[in-house]
Amino acid sequence: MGITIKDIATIAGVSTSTVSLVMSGKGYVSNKTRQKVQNVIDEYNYRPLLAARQLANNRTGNLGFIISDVHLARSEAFYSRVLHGAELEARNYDTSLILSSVAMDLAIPGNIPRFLKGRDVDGVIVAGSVPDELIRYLKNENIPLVLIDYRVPNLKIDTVFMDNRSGLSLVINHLVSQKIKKIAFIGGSNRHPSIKERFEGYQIAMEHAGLGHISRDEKYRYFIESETNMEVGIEGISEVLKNVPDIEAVVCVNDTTAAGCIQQLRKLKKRIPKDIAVVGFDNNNYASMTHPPLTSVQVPKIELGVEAIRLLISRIENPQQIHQTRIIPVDLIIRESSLKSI
Amino acid sequence: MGITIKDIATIAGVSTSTVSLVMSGKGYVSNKTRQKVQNVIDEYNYRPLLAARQLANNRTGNLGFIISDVHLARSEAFYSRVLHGAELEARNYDTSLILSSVAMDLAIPGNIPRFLKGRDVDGVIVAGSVPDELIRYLKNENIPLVLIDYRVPNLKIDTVFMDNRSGLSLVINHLVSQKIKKIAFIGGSNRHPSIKERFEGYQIAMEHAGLGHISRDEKYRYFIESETNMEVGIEGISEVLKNVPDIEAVVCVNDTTAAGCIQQLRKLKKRIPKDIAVVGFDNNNYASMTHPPLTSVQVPKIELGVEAIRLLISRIENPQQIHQTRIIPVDLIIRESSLKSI
DNA sequence: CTGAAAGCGCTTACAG
DNA sequence: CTGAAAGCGCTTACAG
Repeated sequence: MGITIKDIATIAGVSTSTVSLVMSGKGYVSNKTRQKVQNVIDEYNYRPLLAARQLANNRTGNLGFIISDVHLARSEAFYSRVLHGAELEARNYDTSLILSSVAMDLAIPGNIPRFLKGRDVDGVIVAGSVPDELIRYLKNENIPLVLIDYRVPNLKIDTVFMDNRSGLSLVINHLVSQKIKKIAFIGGSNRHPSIKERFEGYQIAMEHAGLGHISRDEKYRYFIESETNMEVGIEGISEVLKNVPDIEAVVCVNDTTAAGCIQQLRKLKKRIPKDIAVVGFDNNNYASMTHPPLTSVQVPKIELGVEAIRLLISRIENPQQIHQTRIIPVDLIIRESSLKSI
Repeated sequence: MGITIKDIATIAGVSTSTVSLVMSGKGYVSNKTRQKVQNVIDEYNYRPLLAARQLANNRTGNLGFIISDVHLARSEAFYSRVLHGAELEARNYDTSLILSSVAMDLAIPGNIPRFLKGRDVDGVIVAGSVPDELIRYLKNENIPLVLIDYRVPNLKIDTVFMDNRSGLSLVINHLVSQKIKKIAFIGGSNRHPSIKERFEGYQIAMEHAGLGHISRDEKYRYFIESETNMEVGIEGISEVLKNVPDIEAVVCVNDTTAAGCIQQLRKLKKRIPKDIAVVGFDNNNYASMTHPPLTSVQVPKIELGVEAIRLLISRIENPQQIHQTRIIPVDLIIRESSLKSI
């Protein structure tokens, strides 16, 4: 079942070694022989069986893509775009992407993805937060590894991030340029590095604009230790309004939080942006569907995936290279929710 | 590098055959030997190399998941949830999911996914529409195949669908029960079977409710030959209003179209649902974020993926079984956009 | 109940 | 420049 290298060799009247050399382009094969063999390959549309090649090469040509099931189940299409980018780029390296979602409470090593148990991948990408224990396991097992939008303290691992700090700088500058000064920040769990960086970006930009230093326990800041969701936005804006009734703008750690915030502000009959401007982060699919449409920081999600694959491939090819962090630039997409002039 | 079955055999003082038999649970092995071997396996945490097993078994344990890049890039998280369901269920069969997106204009067989060229999967799931030529290719190559939410005329293939007709029946009944009678339908390309079925469901339900037969060119019906997107909703509702100014409700072929519809109605200062009720289909992530929140038919996306894997596995295990279509039931989620009583 | 041996379809030193 | 042979790490008739 299925044509093999042996068949091709027989038909072309050469040995399997020669066929193999022709396919790989390695070694010396006379032009004449090469042509002859190539013709047979083309005629029969022969493709080597990956399983056999994998065994002989001690290389699978597969890359694992691990994501927590919470992230994959999330309403935003954020990580599915990152995945898409990874898949597109994996193809450019003649590589396949094997997907596995993991539970946040998975047993290690009992419940690790099948492709790890069976050593069926050459490297692994982890998108977003997963149990730190899993990352430590991967690191220990010496599996080439790239993290996207996540980090484990004290562990040197190749990582791809979006430029969170610059994103917040763009946001604050945009607001300040409209003479807005009282700017709140609504955030989520500080455990996640991007959320932390976004708050830091906010702090830095506020200071830079001469609006003083906003500490973590400042009343302008609402911060909750949970997954970011609409509720965080709803509670956050309520809390902030209680403390600072004349707040002029609120920056949310991401679009989901901002959507909750907008919903709550509408309920409170606040006008957006006239009374309060709202800004999100991620520029997710529904940013343009909120009412009013949401100003947000555009994160190039495809690029995050693409860059992660590139970094992973280079790590596989050069295991000794120094660990690096690649930062993907972001843009501010200005929509109605933050344009006071409207 | 990596512990092999030979190592285990040597350590346990048996042959590799015996180790293999213990692992697979096939054949007879004395309890004593089995224990002895199992202990060594556990102690060394030995896992067989998948590539070797694949070669020996002529079975890869991989399943391919193919989706068009347009679908994967789409704003809704629809197919990424289907994918998630497939991944979860694949695991239950000790199987890995290899993902590949394909362009709608891909060259066949030149540009087919790597896992097809290398015969690296035991079967394939195709989610949503892809080039019909690709499906014919898969069928010709005799690769076990399951389609989700798609169909090719005159081709017998296992398929998983959501219950589109019942969905529309739920919608129409819900509207009719509120004494709404003038109900328009806004749709997309008839090429897609689900869209076709939804319109048919609408026709049937309208007739059933005594509201007459609505033909394809009826003024109540706006139908456009393109991908469904917000523009279809925007243009659709404008067109319908031109023809039937006193329209009471509009049923959209999916939530994206409905979102466009809502946006346009707001622009026209129509009150939703007071002047016009709006209903979508899919119950996508942003259905609850539109203003007002959108009534929609909930499609169990995870289940679509789960059921597709089950069907595929049973096809792989029993290649001769009759081709079947499995229909996943749907629910109506009633929100503000269609509740006249509010 | 267990082991020796062949085979799965490739690749790659090695000889010539 | 090309071929014979060994090897990758498994599984599975087959013998005993």
